[in-house]
Amino acid sequence: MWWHQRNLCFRHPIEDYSSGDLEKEVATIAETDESAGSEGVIDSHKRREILSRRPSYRKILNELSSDVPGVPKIEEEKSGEEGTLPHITTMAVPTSIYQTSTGQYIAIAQGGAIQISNPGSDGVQGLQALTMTNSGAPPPGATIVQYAAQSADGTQQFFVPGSQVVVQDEETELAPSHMAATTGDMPTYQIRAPTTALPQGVMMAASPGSLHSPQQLAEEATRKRELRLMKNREAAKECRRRKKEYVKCLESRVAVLEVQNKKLIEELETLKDICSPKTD
DNA sequence: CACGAAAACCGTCAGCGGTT
DNA sequence: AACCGCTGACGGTTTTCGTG
Repeated sequence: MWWHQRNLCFRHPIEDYSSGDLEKEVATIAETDESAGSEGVIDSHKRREILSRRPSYRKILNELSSDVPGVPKIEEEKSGEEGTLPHITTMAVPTSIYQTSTGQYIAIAQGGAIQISNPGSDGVQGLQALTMTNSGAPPPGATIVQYAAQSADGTQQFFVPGSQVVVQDEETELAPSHMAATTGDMPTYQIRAPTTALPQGVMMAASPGSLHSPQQLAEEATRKRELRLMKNREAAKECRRRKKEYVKCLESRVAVLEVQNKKLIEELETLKDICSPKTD
């Protein structure tokens, strides 16, 4: 049922409301209803073919957005692996570039300088300061990485070279993310050599060396799986976000159509009165 | 306030279509 | 064929809300 409606919506983008072309819109709606009614005629194979072509929410919403002014479009994702990192153009040649779970890019220059850039922001504004300390409390071999989390949830995951992992400190990890955001507490991360079991969401960067032993192969398989799960996790989040946006868009359209329907009914009644005056 | 139901959210898996 | 992204389905967890 859901896909049925979705496909209808996709195949029959309703015209621009701002044009005020009500006749066109009503015709479109009528056409939609008609096609819905004739669906029973389609043989099962064809129907399955149609229903299986599931346009993404981004496509659907962009269709709607192009018709309805004021509805923001979902930007087309640039293929992240295209190699050109946005907003990192004038820095020293980095030795490593990593991407966080929230899409930010972290570049570690040869001098140890670290830059974070947001793909969604413009130019230098996307860069965030990041401080590193190696002295004091941290356990041997650990590097404290602190930065001001920009995202609301404040959770970040890093890729770090040299078979190291980034682990969020327990204090900030356990505290509710919104508290950290509102109190200004900076989440603290440690770069460590991986222990036996990786915490959820923490990935180990693959060293580009060759993998020989069964243990290494198993680790590689595990790493690939973790990477796939992480990507799918993010994809699921994004998919749900689009779906919610899509549903909101539909709801707003329902509200608009109800108002217009009401106006049309009133207009029809007025015309009826004009065309058939009382004979009394 | 305690409790249970409902709603919302999340991670994972499976399957599909598109791309290389 | 392998890989990848998208999304429905499922089950678990968390949050919200109504009731006693």
